[in-house]
Amino acid sequence: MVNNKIPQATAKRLPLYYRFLNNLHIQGKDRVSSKELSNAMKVDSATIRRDFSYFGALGKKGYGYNVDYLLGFFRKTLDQDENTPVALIGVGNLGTAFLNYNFTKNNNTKIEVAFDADPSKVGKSIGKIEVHHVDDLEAHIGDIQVAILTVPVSEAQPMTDRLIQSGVKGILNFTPARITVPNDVRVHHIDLAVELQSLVYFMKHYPLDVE
Amino acid sequence: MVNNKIPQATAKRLPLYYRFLNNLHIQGKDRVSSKELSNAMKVDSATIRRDFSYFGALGKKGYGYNVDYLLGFFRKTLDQDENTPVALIGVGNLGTAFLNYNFTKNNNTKIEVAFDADPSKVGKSIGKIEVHHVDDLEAHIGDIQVAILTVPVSEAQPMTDRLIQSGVKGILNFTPARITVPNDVRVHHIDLAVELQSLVYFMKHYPLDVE
DNA sequence: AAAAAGTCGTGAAATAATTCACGAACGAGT
DNA sequence: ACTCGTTCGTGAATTATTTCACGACTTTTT
Repeated sequence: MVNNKIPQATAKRLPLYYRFLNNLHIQGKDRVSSKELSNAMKVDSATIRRDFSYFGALGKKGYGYNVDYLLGFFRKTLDQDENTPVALIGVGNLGTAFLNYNFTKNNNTKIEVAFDADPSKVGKSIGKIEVHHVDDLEAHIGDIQVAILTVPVSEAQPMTDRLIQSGVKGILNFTPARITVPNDVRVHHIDLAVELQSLVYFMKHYPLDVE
Repeated sequence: MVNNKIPQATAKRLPLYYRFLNNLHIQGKDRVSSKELSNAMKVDSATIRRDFSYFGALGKKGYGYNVDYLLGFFRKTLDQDENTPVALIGVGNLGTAFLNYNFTKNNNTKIEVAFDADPSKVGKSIGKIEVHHVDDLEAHIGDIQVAILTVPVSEAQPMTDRLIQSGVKGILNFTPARITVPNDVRVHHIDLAVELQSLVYFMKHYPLDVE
Protein backbone atom coordinates (compact mmCIF):
# COMPACT_ATOMS: atom_id res chain seq x y z
CA MET A 1 0.00 0.00 0.00
CA VAL A 2 2.82 2.36 0.85
CA ASN A 3 5.10 3.29 -1.96
CA ASN A 4 7.77 5.85 -1.32
CA LYS A 5 10.03 4.94 -4.18
CA ILE A 6 8.11 6.90 -6.79
CA PRO A 7 9.31 10.50 -7.21
CA GLN A 8 6.62 13.01 -6.51
CA ALA A 9 7.01 14.54 -9.96
CA THR A 10 6.27 11.13 -11.44
CA ALA A 11 3.32 10.55 -9.15
CA LYS A 12 1.76 13.79 -10.28
CA ARG A 13 1.86 12.64 -13.87
CA LEU A 14 0.26 9.26 -13.27
CA PRO A 15 -3.35 10.40 -13.54
CA LEU A 16 -2.49 12.10 -16.80
CA TYR A 17 -0.96 8.94 -18.14
CA TYR A 18 -3.94 6.94 -16.99
CA ARG A 19 -6.47 9.12 -18.68
CA PHE A 20 -4.57 9.23 -21.93
CA LEU A 21 -4.13 5.48 -22.00
CA ASN A 22 -7.81 5.11 -21.31
CA ASN A 23 -8.56 7.25 -24.35
CA LEU A 24 -6.25 5.15 -26.49
CA HIS A 25 -7.98 2.03 -25.23
CA ILE A 26 -11.37 3.45 -26.14
CA GLN A 27 -10.04 4.31 -29.58
CA GLY A 28 -9.04 0.68 -29.96
CA LYS A 29 -5.32 1.36 -30.23
CA ASP A 30 -3.31 -1.57 -28.96
CA ARG A 31 0.25 -0.37 -29.02
CA VAL A 32 1.92 2.94 -28.30
CA SER A 33 5.48 4.22 -28.06
CA SER A 34 6.95 6.68 -25.59
CA LYS A 35 7.43 9.00 -28.55
CA GLU A 36 3.73 9.06 -29.40
CA LEU A 37 2.83 9.53 -25.77
CA SER A 38 5.32 12.35 -25.61
CA ASN A 39 3.79 14.18 -28.56
CA ALA A 40 0.31 13.86 -27.19
CA MET A 41 0.98 14.67 -23.58
CA LYS A 42 3.84 17.13 -24.01
CA VAL A 43 6.11 15.24 -21.68
CA ASP A 44 9.61 14.32 -22.82
CA SER A 45 9.77 10.73 -24.02
CA ALA A 46 12.72 9.91 -21.80
CA THR A 47 10.77 11.20 -18.84
CA ILE A 48 7.88 8.94 -19.76
CA ARG A 49 10.12 5.89 -20.05
CA ARG A 50 11.79 6.78 -16.78
CA ASP A 51 8.43 7.25 -15.07
CA PHE A 52 7.16 3.89 -16.30
CA SER A 53 10.40 2.18 -15.36
CA TYR A 54 9.85 2.93 -11.68
CA PHE A 55 7.09 0.36 -11.87
CA GLY A 56 9.18 -2.22 -13.69
CA ALA A 57 9.72 -3.16 -17.29
CA LEU A 58 6.31 -2.49 -18.76
CA GLY A 59 7.23 -2.21 -22.41
CA LYS A 60 8.97 -4.22 -25.07
CA LYS A 61 12.11 -3.04 -26.82
CA GLY A 62 11.58 -2.28 -30.46
CA TYR A 63 7.83 -2.47 -29.98
CA GLY A 64 6.61 0.03 -27.41
CA TYR A 65 3.93 -0.48 -24.83
CA ASN A 66 0.81 -2.59 -25.00
CA VAL A 67 -2.02 -0.17 -24.28
CA ASP A 68 -4.27 -2.62 -22.48
CA TYR A 69 -1.54 -4.03 -20.34
CA LEU A 70 -0.30 -0.58 -19.37
CA LEU A 71 -3.81 0.62 -18.69
CA GLY A 72 -4.55 -2.37 -16.50
CA PHE A 73 -1.35 -1.78 -14.63
CA PHE A 74 -2.12 1.86 -13.95
CA ARG A 75 -5.67 1.02 -13.02
CA LYS A 76 -4.35 -1.10 -10.20
CA THR A 77 -1.65 1.38 -9.28
CA LEU A 78 -4.09 4.26 -9.09
CA ASP A 79 -6.69 2.14 -7.29
CA GLN A 80 -9.19 2.86 -10.02
CA ASP A 81 -11.25 -0.12 -9.02
CA GLU A 82 -12.34 1.24 -5.70
CA ASN A 83 -14.41 4.39 -5.66
CA THR A 84 -13.32 7.35 -3.58
CA PRO A 85 -16.14 9.44 -2.15
CA VAL A 86 -15.56 13.18 -1.89
CA ALA A 87 -17.30 15.92 0.09
CA LEU A 88 -17.71 19.40 -1.33
CA ILE A 89 -17.63 22.25 1.14
CA GLY A 90 -19.02 25.52 -0.17
CA VAL A 91 -21.60 25.59 -2.95
CA GLY A 92 -20.70 28.96 -4.47
CA ASN A 93 -19.89 29.56 -8.10
CA LEU A 94 -16.93 27.25 -8.16
CA GLY A 95 -18.55 24.64 -5.94
CA THR A 96 -21.61 24.56 -8.16
CA ALA A 97 -19.42 24.07 -11.18
CA PHE A 98 -17.82 21.05 -9.53
CA LEU A 99 -21.19 19.57 -8.64
CA ASN A 100 -22.22 19.77 -12.26
CA TYR A 101 -18.87 18.55 -13.45
CA ASN A 102 -18.68 14.83 -13.87
CA PHE A 103 -15.45 13.85 -12.18
CA THR A 104 -16.36 10.21 -12.41
CA LYS A 105 -16.04 10.17 -16.16
CA ASN A 106 -12.37 9.15 -16.31
CA ASN A 107 -12.02 8.83 -12.67
CA ASN A 108 -12.80 6.92 -9.55
CA THR A 109 -13.70 9.97 -7.50
CA LYS A 110 -17.21 11.19 -6.95
CA ILE A 111 -18.69 14.02 -4.94
CA GLU A 112 -21.17 12.29 -2.64
CA VAL A 113 -22.29 15.13 -0.46
CA ALA A 114 -22.16 18.92 -0.39
CA PHE A 115 -22.40 21.55 2.34
CA ASP A 116 -23.11 25.26 2.45
CA ALA A 117 -23.84 27.88 5.08
CA ASP A 118 -26.52 29.60 3.01
CA PRO A 119 -29.98 28.32 4.07
CA SER A 120 -31.38 29.11 0.64
CA LYS A 121 -29.09 26.48 -0.85
CA VAL A 122 -29.66 23.81 1.77
CA GLY A 123 -32.06 21.06 0.79
CA LYS A 124 -31.63 21.60 -2.92
CA SER A 125 -29.88 19.12 -5.13
CA ILE A 126 -27.35 20.25 -7.68
CA GLY A 127 -26.19 17.69 -10.18
CA LYS A 128 -27.99 15.04 -8.11
CA ILE A 129 -25.96 15.87 -5.01
CA GLU A 130 -27.93 17.02 -2.01
CA VAL A 131 -26.74 20.15 -0.24
CA HIS A 132 -26.69 20.07 3.56
CA HIS A 133 -26.11 22.88 6.01
CA VAL A 134 -22.53 23.10 7.22
CA ASP A 135 -23.81 22.93 10.78
CA ASP A 136 -24.73 19.33 10.00
CA LEU A 137 -21.31 18.51 8.59
CA GLU A 138 -20.50 15.93 11.22
CA ALA A 139 -23.87 14.24 10.78
CA HIS A 140 -23.60 13.77 7.03
CA ILE A 141 -19.97 13.47 6.11
CA GLY A 142 -19.80 9.86 7.27
CA ASP A 143 -16.35 8.42 6.76
CA ILE A 144 -15.50 10.43 3.68
CA GLN A 145 -11.79 11.20 3.73
CA VAL A 146 -11.47 13.64 0.85
CA ALA A 147 -12.85 17.16 0.72
CA ILE A 148 -12.93 19.91 -1.88
CA LEU A 149 -12.81 23.27 -0.14
CA THR A 150 -14.52 26.12 -2.00
CA VAL A 151 -15.57 28.36 0.88
CA PRO A 152 -14.80 32.06 1.45
CA VAL A 153 -11.25 32.57 2.62
CA SER A 154 -12.33 33.53 6.13
CA GLU A 155 -13.99 30.15 6.56
CA ALA A 156 -11.09 28.14 5.23
CA GLN A 157 -9.23 27.43 8.46
CA PRO A 158 -12.26 26.90 10.74
CA MET A 159 -13.82 24.60 8.19
CA THR A 160 -10.53 22.75 7.77
CA ASP A 161 -10.38 22.16 11.50
CA ARG A 162 -13.85 20.68 11.47
CA LEU A 163 -13.10 18.51 8.49
CA ILE A 164 -10.04 17.11 10.20
CA GLN A 165 -12.07 16.54 13.35
CA SER A 166 -14.43 14.48 11.18
CA GLY A 167 -11.63 12.30 9.88
CA VAL A 168 -10.81 13.94 6.57
CA LYS A 169 -7.27 13.13 5.42
CA GLY A 170 -7.03 14.98 2.12
CA ILE A 171 -8.16 18.46 1.10
CA LEU A 172 -8.18 20.05 -2.31
CA ASN A 173 -8.08 23.69 -1.31
CA PHE A 174 -9.34 26.29 -3.76
CA THR A 175 -9.28 29.14 -1.27
CA PRO A 176 -6.35 31.53 -1.20
CA ALA A 177 -5.74 30.64 2.46
CA ARG A 178 -2.77 28.44 3.20
CA ILE A 179 -4.43 26.20 5.74
CA THR A 180 -2.71 24.57 8.68
CA VAL A 181 -3.23 20.84 9.16
CA PRO A 182 -1.71 17.96 11.15
CA ASN A 183 1.03 16.18 9.25
CA ASP A 184 -1.07 13.15 8.46
CA VAL A 185 -3.40 15.27 6.38
CA ARG A 186 -2.50 16.08 2.82
CA VAL A 187 -3.44 19.39 1.23
CA HIS A 188 -3.15 20.33 -2.42
CA HIS A 189 -3.64 23.97 -3.25
CA ILE A 190 -5.15 25.31 -6.43
CA ASP A 191 -5.18 29.06 -6.39
CA LEU A 192 -6.84 30.30 -9.54
CA ALA A 193 -5.85 33.93 -9.18
CA VAL A 194 -2.25 32.91 -8.59
CA GLU A 195 -2.30 30.65 -11.62
CA LEU A 196 -3.55 33.41 -13.84
CA GLN A 197 -1.09 35.92 -12.50
CA SER A 198 1.69 33.41 -12.82
CA LEU A 199 0.82 32.80 -16.45
CA VAL A 200 1.01 36.51 -17.15
CA TYR A 201 4.35 36.80 -15.39
CA PHE A 202 5.80 33.93 -17.40
CA MET A 203 4.48 35.42 -20.63
CA LYS A 204 6.26 38.68 -19.97
CA HIS A 205 9.48 37.40 -18.51
CA TYR A 206 10.17 34.03 -20.06
CA PRO A 207 10.07 34.52 -23.80
CA LEU A 208 10.11 31.67 -26.29
CA ASP A 209 10.10 27.99 -25.65
CA VAL A 210 11.07 27.84 -22.03
CA GLU A 211 9.55 24.91 -20.14
CA MET B 1 11.60 43.39 -19.46
CA VAL B 2 13.12 39.98 -20.03
CA ASN B 3 14.33 38.18 -16.98
CA ASN B 4 15.66 34.70 -17.33
CA LYS B 5 17.69 34.62 -14.16
CA ILE B 6 14.77 33.81 -11.90
CA PRO B 7 14.19 30.07 -11.41
CA GLN B 8 10.79 28.98 -12.55
CA ALA B 9 9.99 27.55 -9.15
CA THR B 10 10.61 30.98 -7.69
CA ALA B 11 8.56 32.72 -10.34
CA LYS B 12 5.59 30.52 -9.55
CA ARG B 13 5.67 31.63 -5.96
CA LEU B 14 5.82 35.35 -6.68
CA PRO B 15 2.08 35.91 -6.97
CA LEU B 16 1.63 34.12 -3.68
CA TYR B 17 4.17 36.36 -2.02
CA TYR B 18 2.58 39.40 -3.53
CA ARG B 19 -0.88 38.61 -2.29
CA PHE B 20 0.31 37.79 1.18
CA LEU B 21 2.33 40.98 1.45
CA ASN B 22 -0.67 42.90 0.25
CA ASN B 23 -2.72 41.41 3.07
CA LEU B 24 -0.06 42.36 5.59
CA HIS B 25 -0.04 45.88 4.20
CA ILE B 26 -3.81 46.13 4.57
CA GLN B 27 -3.50 44.89 8.13
CA GLY B 28 -1.08 47.73 8.77
CA LYS B 29 1.89 45.51 9.56
CA ASP B 30 5.13 47.21 8.67
CA ARG B 31 7.74 44.55 9.19
CA VAL B 32 7.87 40.83 8.63
CA SER B 33 10.49 38.10 8.85
CA SER B 34 11.08 35.16 6.55
CA LYS B 35 10.07 32.97 9.50
CA GLU B 36 6.64 34.58 9.78
CA LEU B 37 6.14 34.41 6.05
CA SER B 38 7.14 30.78 6.17
CA ASN B 39 4.56 29.92 8.81
CA ALA B 40 1.81 31.68 6.95
CA MET B 41 2.57 30.52 3.44
CA LYS B 42 3.97 27.07 4.23
CA VAL B 43 7.16 27.70 2.30
CA ASP B 44 10.51 27.03 3.97
CA SER B 45 12.04 30.24 5.30
CA ALA B 46 15.35 29.61 3.55
CA THR B 47 13.48 29.21 0.29
CA ILE B 48 11.76 32.53 0.84
CA ARG B 49 15.05 34.30 1.57
CA ARG B 50 16.62 32.66 -1.46
CA ASP B 51 13.69 33.65 -3.65
CA PHE B 52 13.84 37.25 -2.51
CA SER B 53 17.59 37.34 -2.92
CA TYR B 54 17.32 36.78 -6.67
CA PHE B 55 15.96 40.31 -6.79
CA GLY B 56 18.69 41.76 -4.61
CA ALA B 57 19.06 42.48 -0.95
CA LEU B 58 15.53 43.44 -0.01
CA GLY B 59 15.70 42.91 3.73
CA LYS B 60 17.76 44.04 6.68
CA LYS B 61 19.75 41.65 8.82
CA GLY B 62 18.38 41.31 12.31
CA TYR B 63 15.23 43.13 11.29
CA GLY B 64 13.46 41.33 8.50
CA TYR B 65 11.67 42.90 5.57
CA ASN B 66 9.80 46.17 5.37
CA VAL B 67 6.34 45.22 4.17
CA ASP B 68 5.67 48.35 2.15
CA TYR B 69 9.04 48.32 0.48
CA LEU B 70 8.75 44.66 -0.42
CA LEU B 71 5.21 45.09 -1.64
CA GLY B 72 6.20 48.03 -3.80
CA PHE B 73 9.02 46.02 -5.21
CA PHE B 74 6.84 43.07 -6.11
CA ARG B 75 4.20 45.36 -7.52
CA LYS B 76 6.71 46.59 -10.04
CA THR B 77 8.15 43.14 -10.65
CA LEU B 78 4.75 41.61 -11.28
CA ASP B 79 3.64 44.59 -13.35
CA GLN B 80 0.71 45.15 -11.03
CA ASP B 81 0.34 48.71 -12.21
CA GLU B 82 -0.74 47.84 -15.69
CA ASN B 83 -3.95 45.89 -16.13
CA THR B 84 -3.98 42.71 -18.14
CA PRO B 85 -7.20 42.02 -20.03
CA VAL B 86 -8.29 38.41 -20.33
CA ALA B 87 -10.74 36.63 -22.62
CA LEU B 88 -12.85 33.74 -21.39
CA ILE B 89 -13.67 31.07 -23.93
CA GLY B 90 -16.53 28.79 -22.92
CA VAL B 91 -19.25 29.96 -20.54
CA GLY B 92 -20.16 26.60 -19.03
CA ASN B 93 -20.21 25.81 -15.34
CA LEU B 94 -16.59 26.58 -14.80
CA GLY B 95 -16.55 29.57 -17.14
CA THR B 96 -19.55 31.07 -15.37
CA ALA B 97 -17.81 30.63 -12.05
CA PHE B 98 -14.84 32.60 -13.36
CA LEU B 99 -17.05 35.37 -14.67
CA ASN B 100 -18.57 35.75 -11.25
CA TYR B 101 -15.23 35.45 -9.55
CA ASN B 102 -13.49 38.71 -8.99
CA PHE B 103 -9.94 38.12 -10.16
CA THR B 104 -9.19 41.79 -9.95
CA LYS B 105 -9.42 41.81 -6.18
CA ASN B 106 -5.76 41.13 -5.45
CA ASN B 107 -4.78 41.12 -9.01
CA ASN B 108 -4.19 43.07 -12.16
CA THR B 109 -6.03 40.66 -14.41
CA LYS B 110 -9.60 41.08 -15.50
CA ILE B 111 -11.87 39.13 -17.78
CA GLU B 112 -12.96 41.70 -20.36
CA VAL B 113 -14.91 39.56 -22.77
CA ALA B 114 -16.45 36.10 -22.95
CA PHE B 115 -17.43 33.76 -25.78
CA ASP B 116 -19.66 30.73 -26.09
CA ALA B 117 -21.10 28.62 -28.89
CA ASP B 118 -24.52 28.32 -27.27
CA PRO B 119 -26.87 30.98 -28.79
CA SER B 120 -28.96 31.00 -25.62
CA LYS B 121 -25.98 32.39 -23.72
CA VAL B 122 -24.93 34.94 -26.32
CA GLY B 123 -25.99 38.50 -25.61
CA LYS B 124 -26.37 37.95 -21.89
CA SER B 125 -24.06 39.50 -19.38
CA ILE B 126 -22.67 37.44 -16.54
CA GLY B 127 -20.87 39.30 -13.81
CA LYS B 128 -21.00 42.42 -16.03
CA ILE B 129 -19.14 40.68 -18.84
CA GLU B 130 -20.95 40.41 -22.12
CA VAL B 131 -21.03 37.01 -23.80
CA HIS B 132 -20.39 36.93 -27.55
CA HIS B 133 -20.76 34.08 -29.96
CA VAL B 134 -17.51 32.24 -30.65
CA ASP B 135 -18.04 32.86 -34.35
CA ASP B 136 -17.39 36.51 -33.58
CA LEU B 137 -14.21 35.79 -31.68
CA GLU B 138 -11.97 37.66 -34.07
CA ALA B 139 -14.27 40.68 -34.06
CA HIS B 140 -14.40 41.11 -30.30
CA ILE B 141 -11.16 39.80 -28.87
CA GLY B 142 -9.25 42.92 -29.88
CA ASP B 143 -5.63 42.70 -28.83
CA ILE B 144 -6.21 40.64 -25.72
CA GLN B 145 -3.27 38.33 -25.28
CA VAL B 146 -4.47 36.09 -22.45
CA ALA B 147 -7.26 33.54 -22.64
CA ILE B 148 -8.91 31.19 -20.17
CA LEU B 149 -10.04 28.08 -21.97
CA THR B 150 -13.06 26.34 -20.49
CA VAL B 151 -14.58 24.68 -23.55
CA PRO B 152 -15.45 21.01 -24.13
CA VAL B 153 -12.35 18.95 -24.79
CA SER B 154 -13.22 18.44 -28.46
CA GLU B 155 -13.15 22.20 -29.01
CA ALA B 156 -9.87 22.76 -27.22
CA GLN B 157 -7.45 22.46 -30.12
CA PRO B 158 -9.58 24.20 -32.79
CA MET B 159 -10.31 27.04 -30.41
CA THR B 160 -6.65 27.27 -29.46
CA ASP B 161 -5.72 27.60 -33.11
CA ARG B 162 -8.14 30.46 -33.53
CA LEU B 163 -6.94 32.17 -30.40
CA ILE B 164 -3.39 32.02 -31.61
CA GLN B 165 -4.47 33.34 -34.98
CA SER B 166 -5.97 36.28 -33.11
CA GLY B 167 -2.72 37.04 -31.37
CA VAL B 168 -3.19 35.32 -28.01
CA LYS B 169 0.13 34.54 -26.36
CA GLY B 170 -0.94 32.89 -23.12
CA ILE B 171 -3.62 30.31 -22.38
CA LEU B 172 -4.83 28.99 -19.06
CA ASN B 173 -6.18 25.65 -20.16
CA PHE B 174 -8.80 23.96 -18.00
CA THR B 175 -9.63 21.29 -20.55
CA PRO B 176 -8.09 17.84 -20.28
CA ALA B 177 -6.62 18.26 -23.78
CA ARG B 178 -2.91 18.90 -24.01
CA ILE B 179 -3.04 21.55 -26.67
CA THR B 180 -0.38 22.16 -29.29
CA VAL B 181 0.87 25.72 -29.72
CA PRO B 182 3.77 27.54 -31.38
CA ASN B 183 6.69 27.99 -29.05
CA ASP B 184 6.05 31.68 -28.48
CA VAL B 185 2.75 30.87 -26.82
CA ARG B 186 2.68 29.87 -23.20
CA VAL B 187 0.17 27.38 -21.87
CA HIS B 188 -0.50 26.53 -18.25
CA HIS B 189 -2.66 23.51 -17.62
CA ILE B 190 -5.03 23.07 -14.73
CA ASP B 191 -6.70 19.73 -14.90
CA LEU B 192 -9.17 19.46 -12.08
CA ALA B 193 -9.84 15.75 -12.40
CA VAL B 194 -6.11 15.05 -12.44
CA GLU B 195 -5.60 17.21 -9.38
CA LEU B 196 -8.25 15.35 -7.46
CA GLN B 197 -6.96 11.97 -8.50
CA SER B 198 -3.43 13.02 -7.71
CA LEU B 199 -4.47 14.07 -4.21
CA VAL B 200 -6.03 10.67 -3.63
CA TYR B 201 -2.93 8.89 -4.91
CA PHE B 202 -0.68 10.90 -2.61
CA MET B 203 -2.96 10.25 0.34
CA LYS B 204 -2.74 6.53 -0.16
CA HIS B 205 0.90 6.21 -1.09
CA TYR B 206 2.76 8.97 0.64
CA PRO B 207 1.90 8.71 4.31
CA LEU B 208 2.83 11.29 6.91
CA ASP B 209 4.55 14.58 6.40
CA VAL B 210 5.97 14.13 2.93
CA GLU B 211 6.17 17.26 0.79
C1' DA C 1 27.70 50.71 26.20
C1' DA C 2 27.86 46.12 26.10
C1' DA C 3 25.51 41.80 25.64
C1' DA C 4 21.89 39.08 23.84
C1' DA C 5 18.67 37.86 20.53
C1' DG C 6 17.11 37.97 16.00
C1' DT C 7 17.48 37.74 11.02
C1' DC C 8 19.26 38.29 6.46
C1' DG C 9 22.04 36.72 2.46
C1' DT C 10 24.53 33.16 0.58
C1' DG C 11 28.34 29.45 -0.19
C1' DA C 12 28.07 24.93 -0.17
C1' DA C 13 25.81 20.57 0.31
C1' DA C 14 22.04 17.83 -0.50
C1' DT C 15 18.16 16.36 -2.94
C1' DA C 16 15.16 16.01 -6.85
C1' DA C 17 14.15 15.81 -11.56
C1' DT C 18 15.24 15.81 -16.30
C1' DT C 19 17.73 14.67 -20.26
C1' DC C 20 21.35 12.41 -22.99
C1' DA C 21 22.89 8.60 -25.28
C1' DC C 22 23.53 3.91 -26.10
C1' DG C 23 23.35 -1.23 -25.60
C1' DA C 24 20.01 -4.75 -25.95
C1' DA C 25 16.03 -6.64 -27.70
C1' DC C 26 12.27 -6.97 -30.87
C1' DG C 27 9.54 -6.86 -35.33
C1' DA C 28 9.27 -6.60 -40.18
C1' DG C 29 10.85 -7.23 -44.68
C1' DT C 30 13.44 -9.82 -47.93
C1' DA D 1 18.31 -16.29 -41.66
C1' DC D 2 19.81 -12.06 -41.98
C1' DT D 3 19.50 -7.08 -41.99
C1' DC D 4 17.45 -2.84 -40.96
C1' DG D 5 14.83 0.18 -38.37
C1' DT D 6 12.59 0.84 -33.99
C1' DT D 7 12.15 1.47 -29.16
C1' DC D 8 12.80 0.28 -24.45
C1' DG D 9 15.41 0.66 -20.03
C1' DT D 10 18.90 2.82 -17.70
C1' DG D 11 23.82 4.54 -16.26
C1' DA D 12 25.59 8.77 -16.24
C1' DA D 13 25.49 13.61 -16.86
C1' DT D 14 23.10 17.62 -16.35
C1' DT D 15 20.05 20.88 -14.56
C1' DA D 16 16.98 22.58 -11.12
C1' DT D 17 15.56 23.27 -6.52
C1' DT D 18 15.78 23.00 -1.71
C1' DT D 19 17.97 23.03 2.56
C1' DC D 20 21.76 23.63 5.84
C1' DA D 21 24.52 26.45 8.42
C1' DC D 22 26.98 30.42 9.48
C1' DG D 23 29.12 35.13 9.16
C1' DA D 24 27.61 39.74 9.26
C1' DC D 25 24.81 43.05 10.75
C1' DT D 26 20.60 45.19 13.35
C1' DT D 27 17.65 45.73 17.04
C1' DT D 28 16.49 45.17 21.69
C1' DT D 29 17.50 44.60 26.37
C1' DT D 30 19.95 45.36 30.43
